[in-house]
Amino acid sequence: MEHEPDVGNLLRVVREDYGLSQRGLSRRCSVSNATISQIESGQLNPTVSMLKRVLTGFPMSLSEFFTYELGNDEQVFFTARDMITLSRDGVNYRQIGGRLLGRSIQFLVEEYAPKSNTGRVALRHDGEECGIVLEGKLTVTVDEQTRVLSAGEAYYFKSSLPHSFKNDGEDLCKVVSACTPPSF
Amino acid sequence: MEHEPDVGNLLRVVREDYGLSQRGLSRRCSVSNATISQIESGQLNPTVSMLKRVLTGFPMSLSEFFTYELGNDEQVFFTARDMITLSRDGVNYRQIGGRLLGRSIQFLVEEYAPKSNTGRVALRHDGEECGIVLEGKLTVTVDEQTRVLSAGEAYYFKSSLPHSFKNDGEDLCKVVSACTPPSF
DNA sequence: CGCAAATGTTTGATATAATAAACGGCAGGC
DNA sequence: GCCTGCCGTTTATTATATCAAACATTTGCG
Repeated sequence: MEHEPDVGNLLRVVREDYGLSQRGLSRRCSVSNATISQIESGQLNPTVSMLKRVLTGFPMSLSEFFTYELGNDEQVFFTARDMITLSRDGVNYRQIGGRLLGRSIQFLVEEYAPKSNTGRVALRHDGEECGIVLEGKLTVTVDEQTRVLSAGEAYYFKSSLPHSFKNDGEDLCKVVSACTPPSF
Repeated sequence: MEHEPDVGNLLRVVREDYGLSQRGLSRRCSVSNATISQIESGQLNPTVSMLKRVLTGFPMSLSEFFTYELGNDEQVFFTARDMITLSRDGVNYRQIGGRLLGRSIQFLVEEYAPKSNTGRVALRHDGEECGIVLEGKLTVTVDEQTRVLSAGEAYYFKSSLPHSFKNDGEDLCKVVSACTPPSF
């Protein structure tokens, strides 16, 4: 359930992934090896600035660190059959990556039936999202801006802005989109 | 240049975005208002666990916090002309979202000329990436696994695994991919 | 005005994070 | 055996994060 391990274990995982010893990392980030040891064993709650300094040894940003993942023995390739299908209000979503708890991108193939939309209440959540239209026409509304996108055109915005999608055309509209973090 | 403000200023921005006062937040997360004040004014480097506790008042995860963004007045829609084009070894990338410093997704439309590839040295970087083949065939190698993907098939893996792409076929191969965080 | 209830800030006591140095274990060489 | 060099952990001291409480403003209301 809790897919965010505590800082100590996460740091240990990252450090070992980088093939560094505690002392090796210590030298690269100018933090005492004792501190690193105690952080990893959970005897010490580092300050944010300390953790930031430790991460310079990789180097890695705080946001990268906290989105770092463990399990690497997962499915990599997906046929159309492997994709999870969701449906809502005439909009069809095929999701790549199976159950994506703990993943940082939600990658969707979306099909908007003619005259379908994502509901009248504008969506609002964390992260960012973007997409490109492959076929048909998609009407995208973000904050105060509205635009009809045709095949080959795209969008990119912060999901905290209210937004909605609809297909006003007569034909099916096909879109590929990416969204982070997963929030369905 | 530094698009990651320090913790204090970032916390202040987030808190105000949520419409909370220091004391209001204090009550919701069971942290003294003095601590919040000192963190925001930069007089205090919070421990990670303390920051985590503060964020429960929103609520928000550490990874969401550190990827939180400010400027919202950016371009949302992109025509084919707006996309930045990169080329390497017969592979053509069109990037959505303009210059994407500070963005959390790199969204690309890729075209692999017949017999082209991403180089013989396997790529390796942070984050995760995924994509779907629109036309042609793409040979994807991840860690020890190799597979030829056809139109409609997809991949999703952690970019820390060595990986490479190539088009062994006779035809153009068209792919849409997403990658996080940007690392070009 | 005077008082009450908000707000953000500063203070002094105390808990705890960070350091340098010592410790114990495990390898490879001579 | 006895080094030398690496590893991760523990200890005692120093620096600092956290708290409760006092402080200083501002807002609004009778």
